[in-house]
Formats: sequence, structure tokens, C-alpha cells
Amino acid sequence: MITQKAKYALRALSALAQSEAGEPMMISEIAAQQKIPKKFLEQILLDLKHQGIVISRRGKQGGYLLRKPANEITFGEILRVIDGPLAPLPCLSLTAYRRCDDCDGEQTCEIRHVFARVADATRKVLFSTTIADAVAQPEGAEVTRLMA
Amino acid sequence: MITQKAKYALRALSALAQSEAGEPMMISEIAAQQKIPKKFLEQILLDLKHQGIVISRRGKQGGYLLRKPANEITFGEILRVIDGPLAPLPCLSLTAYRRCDDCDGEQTCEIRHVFARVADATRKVLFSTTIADAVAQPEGAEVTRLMA
DNA sequence: TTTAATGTCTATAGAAATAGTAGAGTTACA
DNA sequence: TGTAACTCTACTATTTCTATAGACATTAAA
Repeated sequence: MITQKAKYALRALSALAQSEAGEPMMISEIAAQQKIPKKFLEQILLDLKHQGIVISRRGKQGGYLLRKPANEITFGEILRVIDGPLAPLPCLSLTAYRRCDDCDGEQTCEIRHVFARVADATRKVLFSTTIADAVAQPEGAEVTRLMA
Repeated sequence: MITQKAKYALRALSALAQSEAGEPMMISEIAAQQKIPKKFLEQILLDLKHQGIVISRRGKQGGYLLRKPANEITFGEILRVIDGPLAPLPCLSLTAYRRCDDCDGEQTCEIRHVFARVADATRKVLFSTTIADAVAQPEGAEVTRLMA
């Protein structure tokens, strides 16, 4: 399961992607629209800002904007900065590799092969799907896809 | 990330799959071979027994055995009983469905579609791979596979 | 120049999950 | 009948998750 925080982050970014381009969107606006606790959302957006995903304007008329076009922000990228490593095992993480100290060797580890395939499969989806894809699928998504 | 407990469970089952057929294998034996804390492993095996994955013999000369052939025990099945739902979102779980009360509707949820594809992809791997597959790949797995 | 609206940052806290440990009990073989 | 095994329940320490609180900094507009 992904965390609630990651879910909020993805929904907040979706909200930004659908907001008027160039116009900052306020935390309180996003919170209300997406039913996210406001103070929690503050932290999340701050994280995303520090990670270079969004930019902000302070003071009156302030708010948040996407830093890159929505079709350049992948789900994988967001999950990684919010929830940490995507890999199912520490020894399979590209960004936070850690040896399993209770297993004898990665070549002989019985379960590593299997989860390597899981990791590949999920990465394939997560890094090929962007915030733009998400907001482009309000309903009848499959149909839209097939027709495109 | 899967839990340590699930990792232990899968490794314990692998050990059983490789042990002499018909001969029960002791907890302490599995624990030593796989470097799993013994008391923790007791709990795990008990869980697996209650779930019908393994059977046990008590008393002297006791131990554990697989209840089914190793090639009928899937990774997905084990992960599910040990770690709970495999789905990345509660509203995508086949076995523990729960509505997301903070999202407006599943048809319009921006992120549900995406994670549905993630769930499909991981399920495809996890339910097509068995303990037998795991133990059959000690090294040079790719080569073996291609040759088979 | 003030004021009010906005984001920034750090600290705190309750609840749940994780990863074990402890110990008393039960069973069955030798 | 003893002892080597599994069984079961309870407990605990640590970490993570999901927030909440409040002081601070910045900016636009009055």
C-alpha cells in the first residue's frame, strides 16, 4: 500500500495540473477541493517544493504551481520522494540500495529474482505514467485510450 | 517494501521445498539455515499453518512440511496472508476492499486508474511465480530459463 | 506604511505497525 | 516418563504514519 501522504501528494499535483496555468493555486484551495487536511498538505507541498517538483509564491495572491509540465512529472518520481524507495526489497532499490544482511548472497537469494521482476513491472508503469495522464482520464478512460 | 516477516516466510518455505520430501524439518533447523530469529519464525510458521500452507508434526522428530507441492504455492498467496492486501490502494484490493473515504468517486479518482495498472502488473508476476520457481533458480537463472 | 493573507519551518503527539522476546503449555516419540 | 519438539498468548521497544500547533517570514494591496 502507498501511504496516505503519497496519495495526497498525487492528488494535489493533479489539482495543480488542472488549475489555470500561470496562476498560483492556494494551499487552502487545494485542500478544500481534494479533501486533504490543510496543515498536512502544507508539509507535503513544502516537501515537493524542496524536491523541485513545484514552485511557490509567498504572500498575498501566493500559492503553488507545477515547476514542470504535468506530462513530465511521473508517478514513480513522486512516490519515490514521498514514500521512499519503490523497490520491494532494499537490495533491489536503485536509489537506496542496502544489502540484506540476513541473506547469504544476492546471486543465490531465492526470492530476489522474483521481486526483481516485480520491481521491473511496477517501475515500467510508474515511470511511464504522468500527472497529465492521470488528469486526462476522468471517465471512459479505456475508450479514450483505444481511440487515441 | 515487503516486510521482514514476509521475507522470512518465503525463505522458510523455500527451505522446506528443498528439504527431504516427507521428512519434517525443525523450526530450529530452518532458523539456523536461513538466519531467522527462532522465536519469530515460530510465529510465522504457525501463521502459515493456520492458513493451510504448511502442516506440522509435534513432539520428538516433529517439524514442518509443505502442505502442497512447492509449484502450487505462489508468492502472491504468501504475501497476502503475511503482509495483507497486495493492492497499492485499499479501493483496489480484491480481498480487503475498502472505499477511500477522502476521494469523490472511483470512476473519477485521478490516481486509481494508474494504480490499477500497477496492481495488475504485480499480481501477474506474484501469482505466476511459485516457491518451486524460486528454489529452481540458484544461479545463472536467466540462462537456465532461456534454455528451458 | 500598515495590514492581512499567504507560504515556511520546527516541534509535538497519538495511533498503528513492525520486529522481535518471553514463557507457560501441549504433544508424542523413545 | 522424560525430553524434544510444536503451540499459544502476551508483552515490549522502536519506528512510521498521520496528522496538529504555533511562531515566523514574505508579499500584495489598502
